[in-house]
Amino acid sequence: MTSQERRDRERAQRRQVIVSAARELAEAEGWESVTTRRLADCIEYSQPVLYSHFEGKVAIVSAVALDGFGELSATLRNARKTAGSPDAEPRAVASAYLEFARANPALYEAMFTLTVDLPFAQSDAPAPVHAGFVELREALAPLAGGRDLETFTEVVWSALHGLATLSQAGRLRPDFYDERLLMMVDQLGTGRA
Amino acid sequence: MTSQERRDRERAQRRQVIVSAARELAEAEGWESVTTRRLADCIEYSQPVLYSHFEGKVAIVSAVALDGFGELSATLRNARKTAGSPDAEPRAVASAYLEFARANPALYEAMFTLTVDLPFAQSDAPAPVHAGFVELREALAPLAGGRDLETFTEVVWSALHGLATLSQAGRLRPDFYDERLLMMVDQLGTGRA
DNA sequence: TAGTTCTTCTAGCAGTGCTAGGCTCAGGGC
DNA sequence: GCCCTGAGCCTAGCACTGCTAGAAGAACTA
Repeated sequence: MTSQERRDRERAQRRQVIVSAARELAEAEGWESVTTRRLADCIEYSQPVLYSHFEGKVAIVSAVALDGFGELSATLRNARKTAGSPDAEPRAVASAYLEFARANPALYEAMFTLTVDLPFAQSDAPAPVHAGFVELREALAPLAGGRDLETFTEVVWSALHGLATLSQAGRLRPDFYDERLLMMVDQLGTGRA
Repeated sequence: MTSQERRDRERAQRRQVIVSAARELAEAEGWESVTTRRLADCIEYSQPVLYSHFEGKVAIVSAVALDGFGELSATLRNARKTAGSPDAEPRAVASAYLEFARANPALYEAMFTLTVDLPFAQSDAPAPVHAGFVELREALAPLAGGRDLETFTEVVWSALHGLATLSQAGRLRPDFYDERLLMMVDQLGTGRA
């Protein structure tokens, strides 16, 4: 083991420490509390160290978001695999999606609301970003009927995203969370050509 | 006309000038360009004048958002009234909603994404905020069937909001805007008990 | 040991939202 | 006419933000 390898490993570790600290701080106190000075305090280094790992603050948020996409796709995949029957998959995946957003509001915000420099076009999207979409599409395939599956997935994803964000922002009646999920999933089942 | 009345009128006018300037600047260059200094330049007064009209920057954004809710409900109402038949109303209103978001991205952002200090609970929401929801509900009533209309409206609104925001963020295929709208409206028509 | 390179910190920049204090001037009482 | 009062406004500055230049230190190489 050369000393270069050791340093590379330590650098990689510290990079992850920064990302974790940013995420924890955001989840605990909101993204407005995630400043470069606070972050530097958390990792017990000075501010400029952050800039030797990331191009800027946006890049740090993007790294958190990328982690989030990885976790989301794993969550959806797990929900789909343990659903039991194919008919149960859409409900399970939709529920898992909303639960993920509810359990990790700051993470979800980094992924979808904050300015982030991740590419999202089909061609150049990072693997984890696309993987979540694929999971959703697989789960929805049985319901698509004659409709275009890609478009169908985009529409359902939009509906889930809308429910997640409006719910988080307190603009939907809090007590009717389950009713909305149920109604949405029911609605999906009725359209299959 | 007393001089007090004149001053009150001038104050009210200037308040509106501030709100309009904020909106125009945001629509032209994005909300990140709307700083108190830029805004003060636009209205040709010094910064502190802003604070004699508004409690802070958030209050200015909130005023823009409130205007937006008024315009959105008027837009939806107009779409509903000119739809022709009741069956055509859902499509017309959904289309008008998405078109509003597309035509006024910064305004829509102020209404739904930025931090804003407007109350949204049923009881204390300002009239224009609730009015838009009511318009949507009226248009959707024929499609609700046996389902709870309030919940149904929340779900459809969420779907529209998700389409608007994900589309704006460039996370949906740009060329399939109309297909998604059409598919969503079709989907709504199939569920009426 | 001497020299080089790589890492880290201190200090400071320009910009942010917001505010304290003083200046200017219109309006009213003598 | 004068002076006083008070409202309206601006200059200057606070504490914060993201970010960076340049010095100081540590670690590795020869």
